[in-house]
Amino acid sequence: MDKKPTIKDIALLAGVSKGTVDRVLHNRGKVSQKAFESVNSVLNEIDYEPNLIARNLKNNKIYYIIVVLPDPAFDPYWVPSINGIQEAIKESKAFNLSIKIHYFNPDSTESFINVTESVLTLAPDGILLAPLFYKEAVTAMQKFLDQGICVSTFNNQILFQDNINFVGQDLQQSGRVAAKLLDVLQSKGEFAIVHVNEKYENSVFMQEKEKGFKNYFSEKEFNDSLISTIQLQDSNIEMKFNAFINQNPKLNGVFVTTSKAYQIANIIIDANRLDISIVGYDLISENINYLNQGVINFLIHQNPKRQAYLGVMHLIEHFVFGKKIPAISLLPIDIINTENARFYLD
Amino acid sequence: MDKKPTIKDIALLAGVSKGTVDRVLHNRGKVSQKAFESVNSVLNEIDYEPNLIARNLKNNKIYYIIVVLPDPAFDPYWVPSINGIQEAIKESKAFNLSIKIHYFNPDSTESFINVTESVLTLAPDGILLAPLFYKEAVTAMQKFLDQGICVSTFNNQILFQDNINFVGQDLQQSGRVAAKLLDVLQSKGEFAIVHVNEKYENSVFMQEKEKGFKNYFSEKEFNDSLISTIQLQDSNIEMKFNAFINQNPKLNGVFVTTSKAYQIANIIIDANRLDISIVGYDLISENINYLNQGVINFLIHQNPKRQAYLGVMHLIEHFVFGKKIPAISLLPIDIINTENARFYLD
DNA sequence: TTGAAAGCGCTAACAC
DNA sequence: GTGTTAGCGCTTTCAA
Repeated sequence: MDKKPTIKDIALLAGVSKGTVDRVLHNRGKVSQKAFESVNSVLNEIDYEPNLIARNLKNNKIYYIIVVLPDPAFDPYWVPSINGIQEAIKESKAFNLSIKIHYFNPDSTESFINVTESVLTLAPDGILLAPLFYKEAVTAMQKFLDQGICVSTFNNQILFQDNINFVGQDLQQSGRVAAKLLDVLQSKGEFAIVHVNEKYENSVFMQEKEKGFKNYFSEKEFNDSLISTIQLQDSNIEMKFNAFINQNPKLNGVFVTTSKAYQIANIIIDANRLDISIVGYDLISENINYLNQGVINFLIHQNPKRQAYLGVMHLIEHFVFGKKIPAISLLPIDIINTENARFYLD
Repeated sequence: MDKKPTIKDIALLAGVSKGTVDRVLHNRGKVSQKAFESVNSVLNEIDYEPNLIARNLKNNKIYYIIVVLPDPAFDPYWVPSINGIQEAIKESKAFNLSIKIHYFNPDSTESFINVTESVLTLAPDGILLAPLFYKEAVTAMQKFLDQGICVSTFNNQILFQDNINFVGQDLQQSGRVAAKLLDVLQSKGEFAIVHVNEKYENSVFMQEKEKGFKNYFSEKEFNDSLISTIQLQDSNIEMKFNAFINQNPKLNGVFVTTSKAYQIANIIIDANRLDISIVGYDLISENINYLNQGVINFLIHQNPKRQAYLGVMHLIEHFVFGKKIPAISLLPIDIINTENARFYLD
């Protein structure tokens, strides 16, 4: 036989009807011992794979999926995420799906709460969430789960319950990647970890990166690096960081844990301290500019597009094909320099 | 309306039958002016997307796809490619597809010719080919095309005809990536480009990498690097490269254009010249070992798994859904160090 | 407990 | 030219 076996074939071989085969396959019961055995013996002989597509044909339920993420107007980092979602939508337009995006203001926990609350009232089948604020996200997710809504997360992991899926990066490891890069750039290092705009008080992800960065050096043989940590806000960034580099004339490496490496680059240029290497995050255009100018040495790509794409895709495949969503999908930590950047750009 | 419109809906709205709608949608002719206009006006009102899956349900033709690539027994580089193909097979088992892999010996053009000839006699619907040998690949591809077989290529690009699709990397650019990496590792550089086992006389891909590498430095401001090129064979590698580093005491960077960086690393360790940085290709275990030991500084990942995966997937989607195969899919040039390697491993 | 039949969206064969 | 019909693989309903 050249074609894949179908329930029709099985029914024929087992001497029962398609309906009975279906009942056996799905353990729906109401099958006589004899029929059950006869079907099973056929199933053991051949290797049957149900045609997921035909199964879905019948299913004319519309699945509602809502994606909740920061408004890119506040932070361009999220633009690729939206493209990823749109790509997923395009690829699965053959199915009966309604996928909508809801934005919140990444600077406001209130906005996050409002948006999640209003999404809750829409009672979708599934939600993909960028859980920026730890406490608020836990509260929201609990409510979603109580309503029987399937929740997936991306961007940053919330350790909360086993049944929450996550797509993103290992943040601690990405701190180690940054450390290794600065380590090869500056054999003898005096480094600073810079957190810019850590206004999300609940967030832990910058701390994770910091931890990985420090671990790398503390585990290193013959380690003689000096590492300091500095917190900056939009309002004081120039003044405070300028003061810092003046006080640390031997500083030769900076690890910026957010997308704001370009702001640091700016200050370093003005201070004429181009001897300082910078490793930062994210391929936003300001960063790419300074990367090309050689002020930023490496960027780490968090692949927000693929994160969002995979996040929705998992939900879609779960609803449409009944696939299990992987508990955790860790994306690679991409290292970017001037020469390979363009391949990662949207 | 909450559901996507179907031809049935269109037929209803246009006051014709499903058959007529189908004829209009596919320009099959035999439609009266009136019916044509009526259907088209409906189509303009709503946005109809055919359900590709339902379309395919009907199609019970089996598509035969053959993948032709080097036997991994000769070169472990190809192991991930095979996994990529297997993954594609697994994901599309719902369709009537027969996908088989045929191996050739990457050290023998004869073997390549034999395998492509025998594949030709099997008259598959599509072929995915790793065209290692330029001349022989052109000959084979011409024959495939003459027989109406759909040909896609991966790994290395053969500039031959417009209708040949390619999945892989921009090799010249990957040479530039390597150059940039050595450039930051050694501010003042005396570099060697090492081609190991360039026995594929027809192959151009090592030359491409070399070109990119050299271009990077020649375009660089204040360039004072010295670059030499050296060709090695398995038989003479140790002797010849040892002699080379002895003659070049100031050599401080090596770019290995194949997977054989570990062999160079070996020699460099024995010669006690750990001051020399190495950038090479591919995440095979020997290379990863030396990467972790700090002898190899960076590896460039060519993502053979994804190359093969996408190559077959394009063919599958072409046959099953009638999608157009993108002429060229350039994968990112991944930079690998000790800290991010594990995310790229199979 | 079981088989028969209808139907998901689309295509193709066949009458009229 | 055009409508009808059967059928792809599977699920679900209904009658037996």
